[in-house]
Amino acid sequence: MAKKASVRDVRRSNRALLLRRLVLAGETSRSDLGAATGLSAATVTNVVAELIDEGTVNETGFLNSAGGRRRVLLHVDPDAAYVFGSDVSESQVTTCLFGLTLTRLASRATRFTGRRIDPARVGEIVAGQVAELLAEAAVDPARVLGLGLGVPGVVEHPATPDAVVHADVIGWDTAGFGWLEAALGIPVLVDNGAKTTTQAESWYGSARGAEHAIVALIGDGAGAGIITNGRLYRGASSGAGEWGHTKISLTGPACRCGSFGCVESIVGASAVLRSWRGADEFAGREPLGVEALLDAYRNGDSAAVRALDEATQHLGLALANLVNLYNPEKIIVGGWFGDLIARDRPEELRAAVRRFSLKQPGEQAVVERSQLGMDAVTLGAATLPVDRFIETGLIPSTA
Amino acid sequence: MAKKASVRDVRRSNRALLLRRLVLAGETSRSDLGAATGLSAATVTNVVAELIDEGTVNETGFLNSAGGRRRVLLHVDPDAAYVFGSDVSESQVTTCLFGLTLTRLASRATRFTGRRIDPARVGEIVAGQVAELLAEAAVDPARVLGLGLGVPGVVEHPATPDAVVHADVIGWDTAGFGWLEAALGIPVLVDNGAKTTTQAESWYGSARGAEHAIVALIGDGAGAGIITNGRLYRGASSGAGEWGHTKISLTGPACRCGSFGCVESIVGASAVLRSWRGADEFAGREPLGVEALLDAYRNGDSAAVRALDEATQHLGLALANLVNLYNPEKIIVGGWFGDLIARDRPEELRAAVRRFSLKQPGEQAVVERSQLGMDAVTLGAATLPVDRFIETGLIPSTA
DNA sequence: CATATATATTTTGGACTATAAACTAATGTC
DNA sequence: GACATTAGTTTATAGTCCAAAATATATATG
Repeated sequence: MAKKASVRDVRRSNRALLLRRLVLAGETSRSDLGAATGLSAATVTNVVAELIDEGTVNETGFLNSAGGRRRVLLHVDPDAAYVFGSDVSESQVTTCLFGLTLTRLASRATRFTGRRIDPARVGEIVAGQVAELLAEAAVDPARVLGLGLGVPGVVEHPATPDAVVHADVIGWDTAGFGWLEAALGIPVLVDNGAKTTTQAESWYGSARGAEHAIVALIGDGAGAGIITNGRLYRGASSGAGEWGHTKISLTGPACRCGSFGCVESIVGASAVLRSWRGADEFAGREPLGVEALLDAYRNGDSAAVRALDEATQHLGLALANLVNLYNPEKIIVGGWFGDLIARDRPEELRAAVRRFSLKQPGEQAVVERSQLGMDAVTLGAATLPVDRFIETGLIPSTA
Repeated sequence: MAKKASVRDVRRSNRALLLRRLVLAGETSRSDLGAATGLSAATVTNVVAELIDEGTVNETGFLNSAGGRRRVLLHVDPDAAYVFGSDVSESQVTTCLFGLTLTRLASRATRFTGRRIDPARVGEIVAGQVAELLAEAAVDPARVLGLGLGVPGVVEHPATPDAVVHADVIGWDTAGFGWLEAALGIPVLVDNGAKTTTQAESWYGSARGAEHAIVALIGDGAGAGIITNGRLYRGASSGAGEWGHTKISLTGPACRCGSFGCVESIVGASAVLRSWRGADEFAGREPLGVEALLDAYRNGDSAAVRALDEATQHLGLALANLVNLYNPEKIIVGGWFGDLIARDRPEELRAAVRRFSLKQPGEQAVVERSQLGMDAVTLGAATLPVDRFIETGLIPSTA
């Protein structure tokens, strides 16, 4: 149901509209803001004055005029607030410190020795990294907006600090990070890593400006994020968009999620390698295996050609299901394995998507390569607290 | 992107909130409205006064009190406006006249002799039915909000009068109904039949009150509608939610859409009958065939048991994909064949959905039978103009 | 039956909003 | 230097919700 609205909501919404544009555009002027948002010049003046008073925005010079008063340059003060973004993967935890404009200021990575790391240990590592980065950058903790955490697995209610994380794949059942928030003294927002990457692509990557887009990430596994009406789609309790474990085969191979026929178990790198060699020859060193596969493919090895052709067709089919269900303007293909397919066989992939989707949505969907690299997870995670700041306007110290 | 907001939007949004509740609740009071929406008593008084002035709402008596001033009964005047809803199927066109409260006042149905009816002919039939119903009910055409049209196939931009309809299945390529709007002199809103049914289930059926729900309709074919944040999900250009033609098999049987492995071609009634008998024995009279199948099943016929078991599993898998992607609170299963499965084998279906979906979203999704019958298409179609009236507040004569 | 109590609704006054229109500021052109 | 042009600010106004006070109308109770 829609919620009741009041005049205050109007201001919050328009302030968010302007601040979002200020953050994303980097540098603008009041008249640009008015033209871009449709708000009257008076309102722009009013809201911008508020943002300048707060210290969020600065006037930093003038734009040359071609007849008429010069426009005053506005930009978000990168030191007005700071934010952390963490990428928790199966073998490594990376945390970066960003300014309010989401420029990366510093970074820390910690690799694991064994597998099956538990949530508490991850929390400790992140807390340590945050402390180190704070010291290194000499940042006032009171100016930190929060920490965004991109994790593998399904995350319920990422807006709440004590989000419940289900990640059977790496052995977490239901882990919460509320204690981490208490320990760090800053807000912690948790979300699925594919979703944070999607957020990054939506703010700064190939999905920029798209109202309806899909970001499909294929590595060893497969995940996706869905942008709907310009925003990340999360469903009833945020566990939406779990494309990697939708089924595209009634009989297919077993998946590590316990089921079978999942997209991940058919188009993921290890699955494709297995179908090429018929055995788990490259277990644990899939990137090497994929290099070998691509070499063989380029040399015309018939098994390699068949394996890659099939992988492309199956990926196209799995993406076509998303096209039929979400009718996106754009599909961004990424992840280390997905990126290779999108780079080396873009036309085959496009054709496969069109082939398996309905005519109308299929023709409307543009398939593109991801623009952001592996850093997208931390960047996207960092957008979570920034997004909340933009929407609610909570000043760090009062958050 | 979010749009700019102004104080007027606040009123429009709150007015819509109250009017929607008035339409759906049937009968309420000002204090109920305040409690339900969170709006202050003053605002409720204010907005309700406006609605009464307009003639949309009436005061119709009092509610007995148990100490304190009596509540004044409010309800939407069913004769304040009228609306038509049409169901265009492959063999029949049905149009009903409704009051503003969506009570069915009169109805007309026209069957086709041959197959492949063209859009122009459908428009003519609908126009004739509308004229007859107007005369029969002696309704002032100026008080008609519009006509909602539920059609098979993909509909682009159903909000615009000249929506483009793609319905390969019944031989329409791109048909528009803008001319019908001109001919009738009332707004025409077109949408896919599964989507209008979903809207009906959301307003008056099993999905009532659910913020995130899926309505899956399985007859001879299969279609679905998706409710997200309390509203029907339509994607970039409305062609979203085409579940019936998502693929769940890499090799599966050919589908009438030209592809293969589609949900529709695996769990649709004719597909199941074919898998039971191994041939198209019941083509054109599938309902009879399904009766025979159910009889055989109850008598323990092993082929029938296997066919129905498989159909239930496959339907569960196809629904599980939606569960993973949309994380709904509820799944409503309907359509004449889907309803039989949901009626006769509810537990098997629930188990199959859980089995093929991820743990967290799978446990949250409740599987239920549809409550509305075949009339849901016309009812849902009629909600389209009513919904627009609620949101925009356009009076019929000025629309 | 007078009074107290309870609930529903309306009236009043205040706090906020956006915006149109008038106004000020600063630049380039002729 | 007069004028046109563009940017931004100030002012006046209309519209919004809401808290609080006022009013209306019930039941309960001695």
